Amino acid sequence: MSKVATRFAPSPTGALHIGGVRTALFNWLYSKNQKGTFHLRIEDTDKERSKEEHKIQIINSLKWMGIKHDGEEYIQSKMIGEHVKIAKKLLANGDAYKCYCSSEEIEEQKKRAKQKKIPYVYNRKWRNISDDQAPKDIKPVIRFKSKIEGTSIVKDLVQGNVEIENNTIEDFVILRNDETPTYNLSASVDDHNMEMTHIIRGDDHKINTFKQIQIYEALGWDIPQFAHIPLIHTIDGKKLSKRDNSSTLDDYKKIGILPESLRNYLLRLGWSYKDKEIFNLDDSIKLFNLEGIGKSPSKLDMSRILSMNEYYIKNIEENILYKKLKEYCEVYKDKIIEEKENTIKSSLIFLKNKAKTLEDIFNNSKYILNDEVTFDDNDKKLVNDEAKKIIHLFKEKISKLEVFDRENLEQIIKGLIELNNTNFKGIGQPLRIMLTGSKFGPGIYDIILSLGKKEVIRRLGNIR
RNA sequence: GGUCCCUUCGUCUAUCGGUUAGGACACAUGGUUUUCAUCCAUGAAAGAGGGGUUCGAUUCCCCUAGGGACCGCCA
Repeated sequence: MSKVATRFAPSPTGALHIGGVRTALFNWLYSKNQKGTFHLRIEDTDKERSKEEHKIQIINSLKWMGIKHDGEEYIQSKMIGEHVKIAKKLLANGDAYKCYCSSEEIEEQKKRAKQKKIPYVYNRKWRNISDDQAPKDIKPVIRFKSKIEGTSIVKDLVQGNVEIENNTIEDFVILRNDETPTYNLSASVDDHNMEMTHIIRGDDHKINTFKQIQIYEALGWDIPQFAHIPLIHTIDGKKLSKRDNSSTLDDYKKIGILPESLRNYLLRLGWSYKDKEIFNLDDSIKLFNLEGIGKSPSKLDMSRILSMNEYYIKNIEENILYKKLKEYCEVYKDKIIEEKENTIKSSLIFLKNKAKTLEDIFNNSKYILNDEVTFDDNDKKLVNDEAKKIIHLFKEKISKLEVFDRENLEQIIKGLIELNNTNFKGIGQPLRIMLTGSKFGPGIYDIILSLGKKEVIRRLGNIR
């Protein structure tokens, strides 16, 4: 048995969405699990719609997810010559034929079929007409001579045996009248040339498999194994499309989702291993298999992505988390200035505990990042005269502090609570508002300590 | 319309003929707490429907219903 080789073959006609990313992930994981190789093929033969920007987006998306392909990117458009050659060979061998129907004629047939509500299948008109009867003014397409009788079975590694009546597969076009190959031909030839052993792809390609296998058979090639994974649906059960919100990786990146959480989430979407939920990279590679893939489509659930992200934010090493936060802020928010770096870094331990995303951490850090506190009018009202008096006392007490630590602060606050016959909220809330401009936020001691004595006194100076 | 596929808590799923149908997210309640959270505990929540096969079906088979994919000289 030859070494496992898988591939991901997107077409750069649009941004790669999360469903495609999952397909890539499954292919990559499977190949790594089997100690094989994983390849990237860019199917850019649709010149009209293929865009360089999409290709870049696809490559960057995979890179961000940590999905690395072995070898060079395989650019399909460079191989068109090969595809044409094979089409000609199929023609010469009698496995394909020239069809002289005009596109108008085909359109007409389709329209009629639709009106009569009968299924349209190309009528194989030119399958048995010899070439010398061909009209001179029409450039032919080449169609594959598809099986007419009997049934075909694909042993799908996910779907099981899939059986179909051969006559429902039409004589599909393999070479257009402009001499360019079509998808099923190109994909088959490339997969063969790239020596793919396993084709793991979306369910939407299932019917194509029957066409592609016939090409393999006609050429006497080894047929790879197929695994068709169910598609991802939106939360309301519809097919995920490029127009959907939150469908490209960038949609997740910009709210501060970590690639490892998305990877873990995507892995568990339509695949499972016992009751295990958290899979680090090593686990993923070690445990991934095709048997664990379910047969039914699954829905995208944002709250699960968020919760997975929360887990990774809390469990990832802080240095790494800081690095990620820094990069994130630089791209999507404001750059963290150098003099704030250490404060943020050392505050991460409590900042991250209130966060589901990097964006949350950024928001929680705002009181450190911005020296000027901005107040909400309603919040400001909470700092009444009584509170001002206490804050003033607090300020005086801490200015005299020699050791500015939690223990001493606790003593001071405890004392003030007693002295003023109030509770913790009576002093904690106005303090928090004065220092951060918000009623919510990290613990008050964390805020005070992270800001430092000088800055706390400065901010409390705003009191009037 | 034709072909193919799918169907367990709201969601992702476990179960490979015998379970009080398990876990996770979300949700609810309670506790801890210094606000918001975290954390901990508890709770509610599922085999689409109908037939078979079997001593016994969520599990195997059939039908119905619902959902999805494909039906391009796109990929």
